[in-house]
Amino acid sequence: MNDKAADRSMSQTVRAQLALRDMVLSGQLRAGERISELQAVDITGVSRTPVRMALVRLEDEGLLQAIPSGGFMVKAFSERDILDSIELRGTMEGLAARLAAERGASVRQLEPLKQCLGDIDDLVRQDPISVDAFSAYVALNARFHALLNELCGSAPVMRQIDRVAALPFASPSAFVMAQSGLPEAHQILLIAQDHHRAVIDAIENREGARAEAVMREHARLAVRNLRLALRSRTHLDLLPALTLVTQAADK
Amino acid sequence: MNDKAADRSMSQTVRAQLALRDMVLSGQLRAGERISELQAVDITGVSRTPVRMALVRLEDEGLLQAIPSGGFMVKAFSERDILDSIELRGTMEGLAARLAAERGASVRQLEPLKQCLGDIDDLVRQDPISVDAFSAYVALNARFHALLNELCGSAPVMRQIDRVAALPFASPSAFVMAQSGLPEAHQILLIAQDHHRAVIDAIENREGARAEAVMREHARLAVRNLRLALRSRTHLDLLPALTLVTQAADK
DNA sequence: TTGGCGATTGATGTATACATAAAACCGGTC
DNA sequence: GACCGGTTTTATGTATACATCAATCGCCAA
Repeated sequence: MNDKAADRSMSQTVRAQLALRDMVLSGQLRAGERISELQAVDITGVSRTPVRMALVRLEDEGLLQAIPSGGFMVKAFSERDILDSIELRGTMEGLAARLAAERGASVRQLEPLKQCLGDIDDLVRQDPISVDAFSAYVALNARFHALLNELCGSAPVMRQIDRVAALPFASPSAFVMAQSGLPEAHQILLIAQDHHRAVIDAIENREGARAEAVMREHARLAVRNLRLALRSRTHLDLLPALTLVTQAADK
Repeated sequence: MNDKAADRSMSQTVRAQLALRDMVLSGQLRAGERISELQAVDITGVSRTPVRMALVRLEDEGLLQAIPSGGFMVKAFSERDILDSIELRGTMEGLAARLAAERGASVRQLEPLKQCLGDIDDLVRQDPISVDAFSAYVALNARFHALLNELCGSAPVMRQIDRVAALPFASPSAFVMAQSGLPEAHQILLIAQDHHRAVIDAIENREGARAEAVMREHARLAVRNLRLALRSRTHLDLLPALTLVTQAADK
């Protein structure tokens, strides 16, 4: 897709990683399918060494699964795997928020977070929210979560959060776009933003348990988004990595 | 150390990984120190390709840190990083336990866990606990935690738990051996075992919140173990990866 | 002495040839 | 027709040569 400027400046490894990831997420490589290195070479146009590196990285991300005898296959996810991954993210973001609250956050640290909060407010205030506004929300939401996670000041915690959120359906705003056309969409965004406000309030007041609970419930909005999008069956193409979901999870 | 049988059957990549990991954990490679691929080739005796693979894997484990311009260095941990990693494990084991409780565990699933519980009981019952018994406890404890985590039935959750527990000081029984000689040791083991009993009871009765809370507190015993071992300064050599801990965490 | 700039060194990134092991295939036999 | 053994194929594992980029060192000038 975006091969123009990218192909020139990036390393072969990254290029291969992006190309393969795209093919996995778009379903061109199906769940359970084996990806041989040679095949990946054909796809990406780079040699085996960076291809191999890219495959290892993608296994790390959670998109591929190592085959015991060697090589990789596209990982298959059950519907519950997705829900569990969301719950996992909520749990870890909850931990980060609790730590931030317990340890205290300075005004200086909270300032950019409140700024971001205000920016999102401006977005969700408009009554019919445009598609562009949904896109902008996704970006601002990602920023808000990143800033929030930083607040705990713990590198190990942040690292783990990043690792679960690397899964395409576990990221903070994974299913926002998919339900953007639905009537419930605006209301859900308002609720999500209220969670944002609540967690900052909790952190300011050093209410660890509350901060944690808010973030857990916040993540569960993603579950609601997913269910809505699946039921209405509109914009199913906007759902990330749907092709990776199999009926029977064959691990 | 165990180069005899190992060197023959394993792949070069695994061999390099083990050798480098040993050198990091034993402090022969110090925190913050860069490990060049050529240097690693000299150390391990294998060529650059498997060395490179091993370095990537070790970064994954969390022992190494990628340098933006390329290459790797030994990661430095602050004391709080260690405490946070333990809290992280507790939080995720808590999640697993809660899910197990909420979803219910069959008698068939609980049976091996209770068997393991009984085995540990037999160990901690003896009054002066021998050093061998401490070693046996470490093994049984690892098994108990593994079985417990399986109970949630969620591959993503189990995967993440394994990833945090891969850190040498975040594993379930990281600091058990280090405090084995102290007078408080026996008592702590009894408490830990009571946690084990409590979490199974909670899961059987579908008490999700209780199961979660127990596992969180259970992990904090590791913090106590660590503090005890540090204060008494006996068996400091049994503390894993102490050389990776720096006064000022320079990330 | 210090600051900047160019050459040299040494690092990683990449491609590819070779070694080896797994898997597929095919023929024969029971 | 199904199973078993050997052969062929195809996969990954490994080593190494080459390309490229960053960093360092040393020299020169201000």
